[in-house]
Amino acid sequence: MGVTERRQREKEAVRSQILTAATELFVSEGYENVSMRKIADRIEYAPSTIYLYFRDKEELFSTIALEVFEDLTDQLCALEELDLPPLESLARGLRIYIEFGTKHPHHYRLTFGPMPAPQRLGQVQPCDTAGLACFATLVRSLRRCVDSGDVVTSNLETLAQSLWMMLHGITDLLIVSTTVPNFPWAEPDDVIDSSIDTMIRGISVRRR
Amino acid sequence: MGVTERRQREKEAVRSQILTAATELFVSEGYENVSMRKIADRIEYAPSTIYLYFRDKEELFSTIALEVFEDLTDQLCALEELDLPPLESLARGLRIYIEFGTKHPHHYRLTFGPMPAPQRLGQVQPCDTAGLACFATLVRSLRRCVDSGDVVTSNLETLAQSLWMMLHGITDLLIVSTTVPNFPWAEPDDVIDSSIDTMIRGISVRRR
DNA sequence: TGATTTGCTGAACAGTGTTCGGTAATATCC
DNA sequence: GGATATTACCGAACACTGTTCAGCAAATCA
Repeated sequence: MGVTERRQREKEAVRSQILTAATELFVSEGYENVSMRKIADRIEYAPSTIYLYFRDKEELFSTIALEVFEDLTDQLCALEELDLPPLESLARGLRIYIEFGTKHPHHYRLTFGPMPAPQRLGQVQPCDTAGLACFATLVRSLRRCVDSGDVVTSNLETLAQSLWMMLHGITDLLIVSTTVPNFPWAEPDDVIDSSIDTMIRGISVRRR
Repeated sequence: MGVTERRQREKEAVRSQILTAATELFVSEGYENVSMRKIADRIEYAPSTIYLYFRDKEELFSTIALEVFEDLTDQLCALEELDLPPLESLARGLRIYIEFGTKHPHHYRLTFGPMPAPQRLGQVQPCDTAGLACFATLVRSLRRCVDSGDVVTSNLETLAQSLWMMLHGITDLLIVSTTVPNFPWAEPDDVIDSSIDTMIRGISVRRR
């Protein structure tokens, strides 16, 4: 008597309606400018209904962000499969990261977004694990470079974090640059090329 | 009959009362968690009074941020006076930037903060000029490196922006790391050293 | 058919940034 | 000194936010 299963499906349908409506709004308007009422309006439910599916606005967003970031990790894992030369593979990974961020500006910025409210400070967010998985691919890629002798470092983990932080800065400011036209920004592609070049040169051993 | 001057002084006093109260609150609580009412309470004025001195909450904050950033520019200009070897001077400047950001986390993050509301997108913010002045010191420092032959680049402006973006990423994530303890962050000082080293190595010519 | 669970709603709460009409004290002018 | 104008400020209100909760229909089960 598959009635409970149908009910299950219906609930799932509403849930994904909420998610797609929220995604569209978040992407086009940005987190701050999207209210629960706007999301509810779009799917023709009462605002309070959303709270039957998500604890609060933040959980709703981080559910979306999570899916997007699993996408990035997938892309980086696919790159690993190609088995390119270590340094080249690393450089390609850096580029994928940056382009991913600029393609999903709101998701990206939200994940590294506003300071968490003090009361929620110690909690493990679902995004944390996704972020860790993503960071792990960078560590693996860098380790391959060390193994092949292209990179020498006293602390691989620290170096990986340095690279990631730089990567984040490039991504973040490229996003900012699209909304702040008063600054004499350089050509994005040039900046990306220049940055990746600097990073790779900065970590690779010097052969004469 | 210096009565108008006394009035002037009194107005100025109220204005700076607002600024110091707001600064304290913003620094300790963060922009989002500080309301105009809280600021007004602290100085024992009505919330609406603040609007006689500042157009809105954002202008109030950016006035504060502006002062802080002039501080940074001053520090970087003082560094120039020292006339250190170009590459060393550059490295010192990078470090000053990072440490400045981690010392004023809220001001820093707010300046590169949330996506501006669409309606305010094209306006020139007061911070923009301060940011430009700050960026200009980086360009000058880098140019000295090029002049001395320590750095070769086909586009100085682009390279400077790359460096700045990386710098921003390091600063930004160091700030984030203090509020997200669930990630296995490396030692901040190690990350800073490693990053600056990578950046300097990445841009400097290779001598054998 | 009657009882129970389910999914959803509408109203309400406490908070936000911001506006505006009014007021009381001060300074200016005759 | 007294009338007038200016000034600095306040309180109430508006429109909005995220969130909660008692209650209500409809679908399910017995």
